[in-house]
Amino acid sequence: MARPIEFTREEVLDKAMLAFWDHGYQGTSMADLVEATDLNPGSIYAAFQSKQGLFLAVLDHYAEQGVQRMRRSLAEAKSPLQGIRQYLRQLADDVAGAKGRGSCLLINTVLELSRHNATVQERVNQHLKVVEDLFRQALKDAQACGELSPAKDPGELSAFLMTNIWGLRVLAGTAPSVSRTRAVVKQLMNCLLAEAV
Amino acid sequence: MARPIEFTREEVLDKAMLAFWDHGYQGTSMADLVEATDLNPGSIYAAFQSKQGLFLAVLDHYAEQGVQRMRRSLAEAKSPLQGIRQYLRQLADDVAGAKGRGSCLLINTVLELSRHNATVQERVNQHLKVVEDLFRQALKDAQACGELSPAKDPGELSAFLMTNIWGLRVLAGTAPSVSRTRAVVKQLMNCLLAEAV
DNA sequence: GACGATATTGAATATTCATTCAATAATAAT
DNA sequence: ATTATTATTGAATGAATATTCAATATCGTC
Repeated sequence: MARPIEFTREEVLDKAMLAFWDHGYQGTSMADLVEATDLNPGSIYAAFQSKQGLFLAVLDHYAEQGVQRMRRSLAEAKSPLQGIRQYLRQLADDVAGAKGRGSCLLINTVLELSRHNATVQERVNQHLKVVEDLFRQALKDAQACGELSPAKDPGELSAFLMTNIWGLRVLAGTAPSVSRTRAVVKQLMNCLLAEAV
Repeated sequence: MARPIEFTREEVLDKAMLAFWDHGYQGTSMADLVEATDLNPGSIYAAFQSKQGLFLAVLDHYAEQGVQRMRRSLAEAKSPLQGIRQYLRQLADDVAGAKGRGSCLLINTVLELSRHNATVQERVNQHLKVVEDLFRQALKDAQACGELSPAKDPGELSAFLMTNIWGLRVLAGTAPSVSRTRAVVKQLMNCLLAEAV
């Protein structure tokens, strides 16, 4: 009955994601997006309403991918704490290996425009909360199977983990060494296991 | 012999700093800077060559202020570790109290444009290194006076501290509670004191 | 008070920006 | 074939962008 859409939403989101990831929201012009996606302005506006609309869709797409990777890491590991360690190790290597993409789109977004754009802020916080909840659940599981001291507070520890992940992502922007990122993870895991003082 | 300059460099840098801090490099237009500084475009260009030139001067100004505050915290405290604790406490409250300014200009800059601007990246890294060196020295002092276990590695711990500070700054962008930021600091200080596992 | 030297002014410049829209194209149903 | 419906095209729009520059102002010195 009507002309069919010629692109797949997923592919377009992937391409736009890389553009936004590299140059930020404000640093990515509509012309950049046109080039990255191989769509014309009109098509982009028809599909996503606006530059911000596309960006929000990209944020969702990005977060979805990240959460899937995380669930996989946690599921594959032999124990909850091993899962967290494995996830952090992978993150540490990503951050250090960073051919300019060790940073995180969500975090870039928090610092670039969360403060002045409630819509974006809410969306980002929502995605970050999912990750934190996964950590907290893993920590509770770790306590349940005796891997983590019951004296520890899973809520505090998951907040601490999030803080460190964000810090590592910032670190990525300073082009760090593997030894440095690994050292951070080592200290962090040590915290999870150490006795409280 | 010539017409004297009518503004004080420091005041202009302060005003421009707030503008860049709030809206980022790309988000701050020359028109914004003209309004913020009460200078005309010509005067800004005469004094700072370009928008980037002004930004670099602002980065130096910002870093200088931050380092001074940090030195003061460390000097006023009764012991090196107390100094670090006090600095972190203050940071935690800043971050939580954040009327939109709990973030850090240097970190915002790392994520916004460090990757694509070598000049800016080098400058920022240079400033961040000063802070890290102050931490490392304080940790060494702590070891010297028996406050910190000699088994600990000051280099690794200072890197860990930096990561957490960056994470806290990101946290500021999500409008966090004091209890949350305090919890992070608590965990972090615990790490410094805990026995290695 | 004229002059050399530098600062300030603010309109002008040429880009670049996000967005729109009329024209055209592709499909399914009639 | 014709039609109804929606997608694509890509030039056009007006606003915002960083930067420049000729005109003007202000100082110390002669």
